[in-house]
Amino acid sequence: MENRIKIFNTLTRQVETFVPNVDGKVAMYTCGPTVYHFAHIGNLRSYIMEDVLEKTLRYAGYDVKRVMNITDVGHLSSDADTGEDKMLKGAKREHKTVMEIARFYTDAFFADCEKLNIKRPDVVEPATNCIDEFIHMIEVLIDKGYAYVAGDNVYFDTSKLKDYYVFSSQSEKELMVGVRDDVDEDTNKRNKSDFVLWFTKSKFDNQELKWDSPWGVGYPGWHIECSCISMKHLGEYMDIHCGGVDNIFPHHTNEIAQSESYTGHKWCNYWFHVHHLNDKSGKMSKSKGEFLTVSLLEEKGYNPLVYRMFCLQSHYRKPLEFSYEVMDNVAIAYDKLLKSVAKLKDEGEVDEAKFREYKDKFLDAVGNDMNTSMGITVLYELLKADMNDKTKLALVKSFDEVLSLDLTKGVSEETDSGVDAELEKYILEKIEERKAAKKEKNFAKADEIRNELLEKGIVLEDTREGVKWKKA
RNA sequence: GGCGACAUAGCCAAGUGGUAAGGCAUGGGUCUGCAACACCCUGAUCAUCAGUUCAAAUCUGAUUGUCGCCUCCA
Repeated sequence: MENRIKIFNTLTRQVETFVPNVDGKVAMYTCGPTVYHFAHIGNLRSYIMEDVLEKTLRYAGYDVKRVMNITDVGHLSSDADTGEDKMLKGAKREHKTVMEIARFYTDAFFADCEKLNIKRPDVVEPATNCIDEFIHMIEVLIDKGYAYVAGDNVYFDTSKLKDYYVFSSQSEKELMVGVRDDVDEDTNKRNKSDFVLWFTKSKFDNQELKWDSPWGVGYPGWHIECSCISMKHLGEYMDIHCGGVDNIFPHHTNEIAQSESYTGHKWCNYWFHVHHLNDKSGKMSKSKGEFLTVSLLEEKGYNPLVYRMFCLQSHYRKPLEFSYEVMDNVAIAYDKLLKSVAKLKDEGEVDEAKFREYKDKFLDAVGNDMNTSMGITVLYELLKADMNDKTKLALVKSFDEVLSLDLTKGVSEETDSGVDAELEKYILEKIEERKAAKKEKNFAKADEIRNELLEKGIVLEDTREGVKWKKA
């Protein structure tokens, strides 16, 4: 098939035409969440943009298989956390195990994704399901001479590679060890950039999850899981690997080191990295500033899809600054968008030529390194364009396969406004009463009725189609 | 200290060599008893400096600013 999708490849640092290993098929992998806490909306930005990438590929006609890991092993029982982890503490108080915590936050993660219309990947695999695979890969790496045992841990020897720093022109000499306060230098390592494949000596004494291994009871290093899980489901050749920019080094760098040493050949051709969501003070994090979750946005009255649109209006390779001011902007824009879609009449015949023309236009926008902002512009153009409603509606539905903003849902939900039948009956009576008053030009009474309803939290609007009401 | 990204109107943002899309807000108007809705009109020479070119927001160099990564944070 024709390859017309372009994406920025971190490996080459340029926008390239995407060509999969197998024509028409895409093997795609996403670094999933570490499930020790709720995801904040910055985490979710990555998943939204990766979702758009997946859907764009499908929209272009590719058969996509997407795999995601769930990191449910690692630092779960660390007490070094900053004390912000109230849910974990709460769970501990309730005598929950780490696995229960993992399950809870895995579910919470996918619940958030659902609210944001993020499709669940075809395969979701928790790390703790694949311990045997990890051990096997580590054994092979030791056999091949890429790994060594020191101080009861297994390390990957980065000096065995010609080009360890595949993503940048960094050098080991310039690497600073322990830039972060909470990281100590590990004296077992032969090279500064070596990393752990298997721990038996943890700095977290109370590590709850442990497995038997040829090197003693312990647990896997962080990077091994993505290599193994992706190969388990996608084989030794992959097309696209996604994640947040902070994963570039060391996580993805190490994944490549292990995977390619293990297989002996090139592993993944395209690396897709989403930039961070910032707040005024910089990178959003769980321990700093307001802990912004999807639920919090909902509490503040925002439809989660407004946040999705907020992300789509920007570009994934640009840092994006979150603010309620912009959210308010987008909320209004989203509302107007839904309204103008709702006005479209589902009548007539779809104009196939126009349909194809705009579908192409949209794909060219979104397929050009995920220019989602341009995609939304095509949507606006479409709504203003000279064509019948049926065609417009068909196109809006089509675009929404990628945008996933529930653009056509708003139409039918108009009637369900969340008030009980009794109140609704009362409102309808009042509207009739007001109508009569207006007919008699008794505007004082009409306004009085409107104010009365307003006090009950009901807003009246006189539209061209008649009186409409909604909850304030 | 090293590596990297980004810098366009009040805000979000497109643009990858030929004289600045779109959205929200603002202001003006049409409509309607008023309000709201809807619709129409309304705005920037692109961080700074220098260079390449007939021509630069778009290429090159320097400067400034913001942000990120440098071992488990998307």
